[in-house]
Amino acid sequence: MPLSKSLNFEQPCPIRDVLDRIGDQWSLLVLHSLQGEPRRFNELLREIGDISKQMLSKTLKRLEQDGFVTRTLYAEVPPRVEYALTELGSSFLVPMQQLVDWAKANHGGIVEARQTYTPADNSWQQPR
Amino acid sequence: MPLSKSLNFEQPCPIRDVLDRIGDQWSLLVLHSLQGEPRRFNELLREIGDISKQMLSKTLKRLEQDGFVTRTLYAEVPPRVEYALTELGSSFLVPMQQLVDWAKANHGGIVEARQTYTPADNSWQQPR
DNA sequence: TTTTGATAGTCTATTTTGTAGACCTATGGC
DNA sequence: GCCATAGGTCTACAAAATAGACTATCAAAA
Repeated sequence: MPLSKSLNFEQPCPIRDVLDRIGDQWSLLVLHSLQGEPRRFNELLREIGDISKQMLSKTLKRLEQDGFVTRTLYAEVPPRVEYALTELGSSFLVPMQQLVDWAKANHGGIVEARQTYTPADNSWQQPR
Repeated sequence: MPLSKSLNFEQPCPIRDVLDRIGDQWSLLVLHSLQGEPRRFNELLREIGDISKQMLSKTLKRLEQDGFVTRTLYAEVPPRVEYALTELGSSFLVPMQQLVDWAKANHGGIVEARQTYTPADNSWQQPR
C-alpha cells in the first residue's frame, strides 16, 4: 500500500504508483462497470455484486481523486449521484481491455494449471 | 476475494477470475520483477522492497498454482530456489506491458488530478 | 397519520489479512 | 563451537475489509 516504503526520496515510481492504485481488488472491476454509460452508486453495487458499500465508496473516491471518474450529485430527493469515466479513465480502458481479452483467451489454461498443480515438496524445511 | 459470492452457478467469469488473481497488490509487481531472467526468492524480496516474506511466498505459490511461474528447487546447501515465468506467464506480460506504458504516459495526469482534487460536499448527509 | 421505501453514504463491531520478527533445516568457514 | 546463508514457516500484533445498523429527506402507500 505505501507507494514505496523502501529508500525512495524522489517522485514515486510511475509503474508502482499506478499498479498500487489499480491493483486493489476492486478498482479494475469498478472501471470495467463504468464502461459505456455513467452509473449510480447502487447500480454499481448491484452490478459488481460482492463489493461492500464501504469499499465501493472508498474505491470511487480514490478513482475520483486520481482523475479516473467524475462524481455528479443531483440535488434531488432522494439524492442521485452519477459516476462517469473521465477522458483519462476512458483511455485507461484501452490497455485494460487488452488484459481482459488476454483473460478470456487464457482462462482455460489457468484452470487447467490449477487442476494439475501438486504442492511442492519442502521436506528440507520441515523436520519429520 | 470470492470469485463470485452473488448468484453464480456456472463457471466463474473469466474476467473476474483473472482480475481477482492479479488484482491483489503484489502479483503484478512480482510478475514484473520476473521479466527477463529467473529470480531467487531473496532476490525478489530485495527487488520489490516492501513486500513481506509471507506475502511473497503466498503470491508465488498462487502464481505457480495458476501456471504463471515455475519453481525449481536445487538440492544444495543452503538451498537455492529459482522462480521463472512459464509461457503463460510470459504471454501475460504483453498486455501488462501496455498497462505499464499507459502508466508511464499518464502518471503526470494522475498526479495533477490528485493535486487539484477537492473533496465532495456531502452536506445533505451530515446534519450539522 | 403513521409506516414504508428509496438514495447515498457513514459508523461500528467483528472477521479477515498482512506485517515484523523469531525460528527451523543443513552445511561451510572461522 | 558459533555465526552466516537460503528459503521458508509460525506466531503475535496491527491494519484493513465486511456486514449490518444508522443518518437525512421527501413521496407514496396503508
